[in-house]
Amino acid sequence: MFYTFLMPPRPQRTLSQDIVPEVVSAALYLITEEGPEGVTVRALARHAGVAPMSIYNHFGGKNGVIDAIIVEGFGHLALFADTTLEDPYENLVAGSRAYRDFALQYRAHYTVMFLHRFIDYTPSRDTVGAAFNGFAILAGQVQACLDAGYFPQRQCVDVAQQLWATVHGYVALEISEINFASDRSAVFGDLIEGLLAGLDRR
Amino acid sequence: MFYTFLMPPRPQRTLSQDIVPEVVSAALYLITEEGPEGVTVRALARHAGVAPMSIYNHFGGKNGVIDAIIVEGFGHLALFADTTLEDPYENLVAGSRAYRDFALQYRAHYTVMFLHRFIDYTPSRDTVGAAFNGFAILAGQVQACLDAGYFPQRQCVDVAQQLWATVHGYVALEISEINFASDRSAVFGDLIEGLLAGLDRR
DNA sequence: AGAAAGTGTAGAACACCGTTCTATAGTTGG
DNA sequence: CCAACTATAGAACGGTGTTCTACACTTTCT
Repeated sequence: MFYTFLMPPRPQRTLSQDIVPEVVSAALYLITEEGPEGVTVRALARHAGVAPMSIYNHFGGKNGVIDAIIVEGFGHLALFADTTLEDPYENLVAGSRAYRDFALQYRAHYTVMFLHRFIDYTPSRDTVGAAFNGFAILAGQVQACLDAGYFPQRQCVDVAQQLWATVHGYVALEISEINFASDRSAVFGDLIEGLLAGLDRR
Repeated sequence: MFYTFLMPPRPQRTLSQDIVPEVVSAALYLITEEGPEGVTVRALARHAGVAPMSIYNHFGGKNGVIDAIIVEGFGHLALFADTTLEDPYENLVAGSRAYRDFALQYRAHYTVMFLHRFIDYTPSRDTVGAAFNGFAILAGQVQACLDAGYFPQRQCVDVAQQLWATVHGYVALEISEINFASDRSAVFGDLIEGLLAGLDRR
């Protein structure tokens, strides 16, 4: 009764505005430590210090947490990969390196975005929009190259698909620890420059 | 008592030698129809017409079924990708196309092998051996190119990793229905030829 | 032919999962 | 200070992988 002002400031139940970031943070922790299958509603609630019901009140269920992570991931990816170098060709190389940097730095996000399929998960409208925005950034960088005369006789969407597939494939195997390259970063750079040079041959 | 010889030949319980192929077949069906998460011990037993306990008696559990599919998949992949054209460069192109053909034709196998991680699954000794054998085939084809003077200044393992990453990335996005290319097969061929030409530039 | 050994089956049980529902208790705004 | 809101605890439902037990069918040996 007397020393109430010395009590910890945290109330007996989590504040509403703290629940969403706490749960997302817990999800990323669980993915990193136990893999995507470690993300369960009960484990999320336990690690976030909230009640399981909060997952449903604030996210509409487990898949809502997945959606939040994917949208957040595409936000980070856009910040990384939307490079603005003058030379469009060098910009494409820089963007590819930035994509890999994002994937390695935000492995949990990248896993949820591209490497793991959760049960009964179907992306929300926001998630689809964020994904299309990401592909649009890549397509814009490729189009700038086409406008500058690179990649003759090729369509923008095809080159974008080829580059994305290559970068994703390398990163996917790297994150899955299936990589035997002598120098992972150098071999990646060599791969991108080799691919772009090959697609630009005339 | 009298017409016993007219009874259906199938005994009341599944013959031992039929259980393994029946269960593997049921697993591939479930992956194709319902995705990897549709593979449950009870569903496997139901579709294979066996008792759930048979999964444990013959495979040691659900992960044993996964192992069997992966080993079978690497066997098929070896048959596809171990091409033997005279020109080592053209052989690498043919092998890459065969890899994609395998992935598209055996989507369930490919999904289990490279696209989905099952809970608590760790590959058996046989599975690891089959995987290394697969990478060895690719490395051998690359080495033949190096011996013939292709890909100067490059290491065999690096080129193999680059080519595998590219092929896997394209196929992974294609199977995941994330492919915007105008002509999927042609764009894939163009990708491989472009990459190899780029890695071979001097 | 008949008994013994081997093995596939059925079913219950355990702890876990996502999800829904209820009643309670803490927080906040009028 | 009371009413509206909302986070919480807990039970409940049908699923999951896995283990165990009792039983019935096959096969094999004598």
